[in-house]
Amino acid sequence: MEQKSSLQLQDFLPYRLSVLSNNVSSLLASLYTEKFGISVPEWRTVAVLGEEPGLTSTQIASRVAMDKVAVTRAVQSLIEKRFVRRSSSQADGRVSHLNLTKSGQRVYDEVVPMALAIEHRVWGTLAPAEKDYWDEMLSKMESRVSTLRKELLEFNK
Amino acid sequence: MEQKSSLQLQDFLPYRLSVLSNNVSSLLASLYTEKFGISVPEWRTVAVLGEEPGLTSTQIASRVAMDKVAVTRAVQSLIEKRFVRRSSSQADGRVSHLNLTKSGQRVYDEVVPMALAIEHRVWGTLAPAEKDYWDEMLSKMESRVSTLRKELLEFNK
DNA sequence: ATTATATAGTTTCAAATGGAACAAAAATCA
DNA sequence: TGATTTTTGTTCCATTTGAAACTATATAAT
Repeated sequence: MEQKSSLQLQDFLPYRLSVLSNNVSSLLASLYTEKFGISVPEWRTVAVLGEEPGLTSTQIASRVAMDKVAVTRAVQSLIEKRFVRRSSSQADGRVSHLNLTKSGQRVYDEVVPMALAIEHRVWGTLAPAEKDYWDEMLSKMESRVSTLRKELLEFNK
Repeated sequence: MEQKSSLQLQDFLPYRLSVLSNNVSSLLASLYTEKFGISVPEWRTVAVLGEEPGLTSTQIASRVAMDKVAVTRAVQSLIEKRFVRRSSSQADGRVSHLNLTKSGQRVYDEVVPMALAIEHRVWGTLAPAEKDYWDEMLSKMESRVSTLRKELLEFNK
């Protein structure tokens, strides 16, 4: 099991991943920032609410890997832009449920196909079997990374 | 060629990529921020200078996918921390060449093996053939994304 | 019931980031 | 040579981000 001892950033997987991911993200972002003037966290919020209407801020945060401050801000801004509506829960006074407005729904309906089209252009070249394979590898890595994070946390206390 | 019409963020490749990449990056960052108090752009600068001493700011920027402002700031801060030394070029008065100091070199020498170890723990699970496959896909995607960006730029002017 | 603890969400302040304008030196060109 | 344009790198300003403190409500414990 040979281990390299120098680090060519261009070949270093975390670095390549980061560059690729940033490029993909900014490509996607250009779709919705230009047309609807929303940011990445705002788009993510719209995307989750499009799938699961009525979520609370905390639920959004957990589904979307954003912290609660980011969600607060995204939601506030989406409400100002009239893409999201909030209705306070009568069951729990701390909480409010969030929903897309008509125009918010329109954002969702227009952006989703474009986003999927980009996904398709980037990954669609893969044959279905390859695609499954890729998915599996990605999952593997996700879980390894989260294991590593836990180990490191454990180690540092 | 079926096309989905809804968007489960959790299955959406750009999103998964972004989460994975952020997790990997923050895992790596925890290595060097704690020990040496440097940021991600600072680490990247150290990494490139470790491989190619004497680069100028612009050269660093081009190798590392950072803009020149980010490089300026990273370099300034690294100089304050005595990890980098600048020597102005006598050939070109605008330019200065950057090098790691002794302690900068120490940062490099200590972080590289840890970074490679993490890379290895995350990707090392893949059999060599899988690894090659992954590399190839990654390259494919990189080039697809950059093609798409160009198209979009072209289209928008 | 009263106190303590936990959870949801917001605000505040400091640091990081991005873009435009800028100064200085170099290269181009008339 | 002198004028114009490019290139390099920095500074300035506005926006974004992150962490911690804080408010309000709910839950648990005694």
